[in-house]
Amino acid sequence: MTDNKGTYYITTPIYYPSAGLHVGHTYCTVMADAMARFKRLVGYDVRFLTGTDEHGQKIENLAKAKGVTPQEYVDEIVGGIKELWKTMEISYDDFIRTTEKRHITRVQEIFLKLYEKGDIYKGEYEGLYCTDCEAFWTESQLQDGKCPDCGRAVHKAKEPAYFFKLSKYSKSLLKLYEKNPEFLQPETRRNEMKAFIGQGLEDLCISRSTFDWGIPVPINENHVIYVWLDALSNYITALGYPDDPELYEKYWPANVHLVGKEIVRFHAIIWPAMLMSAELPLPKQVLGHGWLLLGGEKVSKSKAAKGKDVVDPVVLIERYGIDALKYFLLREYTFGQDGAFTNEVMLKRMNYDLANDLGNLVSRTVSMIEKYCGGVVPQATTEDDTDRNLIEVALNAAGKVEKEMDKFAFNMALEEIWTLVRRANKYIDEKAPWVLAKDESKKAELDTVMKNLAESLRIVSILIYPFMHSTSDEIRKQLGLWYAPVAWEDASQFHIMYEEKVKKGDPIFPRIDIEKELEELSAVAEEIARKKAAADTKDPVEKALLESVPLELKDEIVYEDFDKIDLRVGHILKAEKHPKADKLLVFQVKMGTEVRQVISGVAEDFTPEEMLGKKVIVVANLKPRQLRGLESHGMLLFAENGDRCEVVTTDAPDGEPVA
RNA sequence: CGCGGGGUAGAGCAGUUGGUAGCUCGUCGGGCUCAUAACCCGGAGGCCGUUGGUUCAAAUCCAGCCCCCGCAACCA
Repeated sequence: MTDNKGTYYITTPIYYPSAGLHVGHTYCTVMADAMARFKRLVGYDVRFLTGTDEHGQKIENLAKAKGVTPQEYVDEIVGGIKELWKTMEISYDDFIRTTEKRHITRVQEIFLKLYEKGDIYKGEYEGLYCTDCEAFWTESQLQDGKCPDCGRAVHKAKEPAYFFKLSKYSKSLLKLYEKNPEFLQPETRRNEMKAFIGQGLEDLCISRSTFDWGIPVPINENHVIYVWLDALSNYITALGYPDDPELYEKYWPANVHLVGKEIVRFHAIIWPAMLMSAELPLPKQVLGHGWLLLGGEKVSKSKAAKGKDVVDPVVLIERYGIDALKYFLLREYTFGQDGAFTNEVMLKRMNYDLANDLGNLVSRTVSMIEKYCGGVVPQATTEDDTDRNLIEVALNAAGKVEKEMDKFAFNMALEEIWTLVRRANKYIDEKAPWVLAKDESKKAELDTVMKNLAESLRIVSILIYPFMHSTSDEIRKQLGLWYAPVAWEDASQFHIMYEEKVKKGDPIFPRIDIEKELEELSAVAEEIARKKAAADTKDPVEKALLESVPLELKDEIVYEDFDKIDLRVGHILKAEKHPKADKLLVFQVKMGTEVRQVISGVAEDFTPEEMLGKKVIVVANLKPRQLRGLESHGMLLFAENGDRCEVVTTDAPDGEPVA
């Protein structure tokens, strides 16, 4: 770790655990994680907070539908979310749940603080109410004017509620944006907020009495605190405010609240207003990122033909690894803007940048050092313009990455790193080491080339560390640098390696067969969609159909094949054990006019007595066959039932054909 | 006239203190053989949505128009 540059407090939104998370959710957390890791690496004392927002009517209803308590319901989903963050190697320092005691008591204190300030008053909330769901909806939430949950009609209703005097802070907020344009980025969001405030802020309803799943209002047990006062407070309750202020005093105000563009409003208007009311410092910055557009959006026919996209991060991680997914999310999209997510665009990124450029560079470099230098990083004793150019690009990279990271331009930061990767690939071509290797007198130059490549990759391994630490470790392992901790300032030094033993490993990013992979992903997506539909439907037949998995069968036959088999109804006149076999029973079967001998291997499942008189179905035109000395003229049909057999039987008259 | 964003090469995007239009992929041609059929070089392909204005000079500034998208008080 480098010298301490101060504290850095970064947060993600707290997620609402009403369902599993998809790639879009992970996008935000991956960005926060990369920034947290970057800041740690360059020497900040970082605190990275994420969590879950677990109260509200919706959770209460979902839990009821599932027949569990709200707490049980959220416990399960939050468990899954934490598991996901573990899989994604999210390096959060704290995970706050709004149902935790530490949060609940502190939110109540904050409520009281605003109340004492005179910013909370009792009024009446009027909204569109669905009696069956016991829920208020906003105009925009309705579907065809009906309740989005049950589809029934809604009506205007009123209930007593507490309000926060948001309107009081309109001017202070506008002044905040004016004086500190960096408070809210990107600019387009700021303009949106200014305009929004310009339309006139209404006071914010902060309590409800129509449901119970929430934090009780401390001055009135009939009400629970409603959404934002509860949720937004997490950023300081997690730091112990107000009763255990050690962390709070160290890390507050937050450097960055990273949020999706749809909740910028709450973070840039309600949250600062709350803090102003409580007379607490404001966060330094709210950043609104864009969305990944999943499916739906204007899918062109060519894309549709390629099949559906998989958006379950766990599936993607299983197939490509967490580093590839993180790289893709951070490299492909411009912060603040929406971007289309498709499997094709993802796989291309992974192949072109990771497999072809970086992976191949590592591979060819390590191979050549093994081949030309006995696997030991040599010293550089020569230097020409080409060498100097490579070194310059390598040494400038760290500064450029820092500059882009300051702007949260993850895509540009990675682009800067790849400028070095591409430069190194080009360097190999320019230097053509395989030519140098053929000329004994060029040995010094060859060594220089290998050394410069090793150093360049060493620098790359440092630069990518915040984004892909496992890949960084693997590269360093192959370069023989396993012993050296990753230190950011080493990215600004060129000649520091000395006689490391390199070791070629498996490709760090295997090349993907995109066509084939798209087809497989498409199949996976359909499978997921079917399972989801099956879980959602209540019709048992439809559920069965959706869950139906094709049987593994023998080769298909045509009707004519089947028609060759003559099945007949018969009944057993006589049954006895085969004298020379333990497993065989010998039957005399009457089929209409004919009686014949049929032998079956069911002595372990039936006694002769059990079989006597049974109606059976006989494969009547089967070629006769000797079984332990006795001739069998046909076969009886049995069905397997686990280890046992069941007789296939019928009530139809003897001798009749079966088809 | 609710607010906001956007229209740049076949696709996806970058590009505002105005000055020869750039990147990735695709495409065409060439090079190399160390490497994961990867890597490197070159070519073709754009009246920068449209109309008008400011200017010596406009993708960039201003105005009008057309088209797409987001938001509108619990979707990251």
